[in-house]
Amino acid sequence: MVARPYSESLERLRTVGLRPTRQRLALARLLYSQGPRHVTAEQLHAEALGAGVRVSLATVYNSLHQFTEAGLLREVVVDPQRRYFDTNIEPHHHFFMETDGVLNDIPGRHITVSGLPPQPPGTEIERVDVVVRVRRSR
Amino acid sequence: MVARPYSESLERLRTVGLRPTRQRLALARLLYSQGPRHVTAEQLHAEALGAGVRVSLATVYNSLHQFTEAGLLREVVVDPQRRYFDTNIEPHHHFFMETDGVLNDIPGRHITVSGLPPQPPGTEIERVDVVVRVRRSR
DNA sequence: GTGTTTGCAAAGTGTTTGCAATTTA
DNA sequence: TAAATTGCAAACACTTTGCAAACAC
Repeated sequence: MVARPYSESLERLRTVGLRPTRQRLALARLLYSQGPRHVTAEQLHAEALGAGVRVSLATVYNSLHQFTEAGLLREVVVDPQRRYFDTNIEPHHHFFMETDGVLNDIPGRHITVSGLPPQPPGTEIERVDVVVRVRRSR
Repeated sequence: MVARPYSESLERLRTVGLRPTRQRLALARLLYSQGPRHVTAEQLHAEALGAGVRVSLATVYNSLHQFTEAGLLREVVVDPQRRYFDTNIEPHHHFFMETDGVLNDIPGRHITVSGLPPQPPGTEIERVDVVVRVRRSR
């Protein structure tokens, strides 16, 4: 059974009510047809150009935000300079390799965070992010 | 027994081998004479000016980095746009109020993260950051 | 056709840098 | 007085925006 990335992307966009434009389709295909990924706007833009997809950086930014708002992506905050987007929207956590900026998923059910004190009064917990920062040894 | 913020700051800078200049002393005093704090460069700069300390934003940035490198501060990554610095250098975690950008400490010993898989091969764990993102309810 | 989306270039935000003038030891 | 530090303004990296042209329904 072979994946059908094109129609899957189409489906995905339709489901969340985003018009399946040429650019959004191409970006969705790049994002979702090769397993879980973490990308920055620049990376995805370069990748799109490399794949012969004509799309502007501004549109990549717009699309990443629209996808995120629609629940197709999740933003991961690990670097104060760059915005990372994650195609894995299940609850999970990350290894972050500071040296080369690469993210690795840690499946959500592997990790338990216990002993959390009550959140500040008048607030509700939106989510708990665990980031394990690692460096190349030696 | 009253704190002596001036000489304490002097001590602190001397200990880590940073010349106690007027600007660094003033910034250290602002940072350390009122309990644990989380600041951005802009915030600290505004605060310094408000307190009548003449210091440039560039020097605030430089000092924050020098303090961090010297182990007097720790950077907290919670926002892809801003760099936060934390005067609490003990192992601990954070509540982050996304709406107003305010950080709250969670003492380190309260929290346990269990079930971490082995880190990626060839890397060593530098630290584990837990960020609990909260929003004002209602 | 009508409203949405795109792409460009310009503007914006937060941070860093180069270098002459100043300050510290 | 020699070396470190400061402050300014310019440069920077990344992201967002305004708006006319192109596109989807």
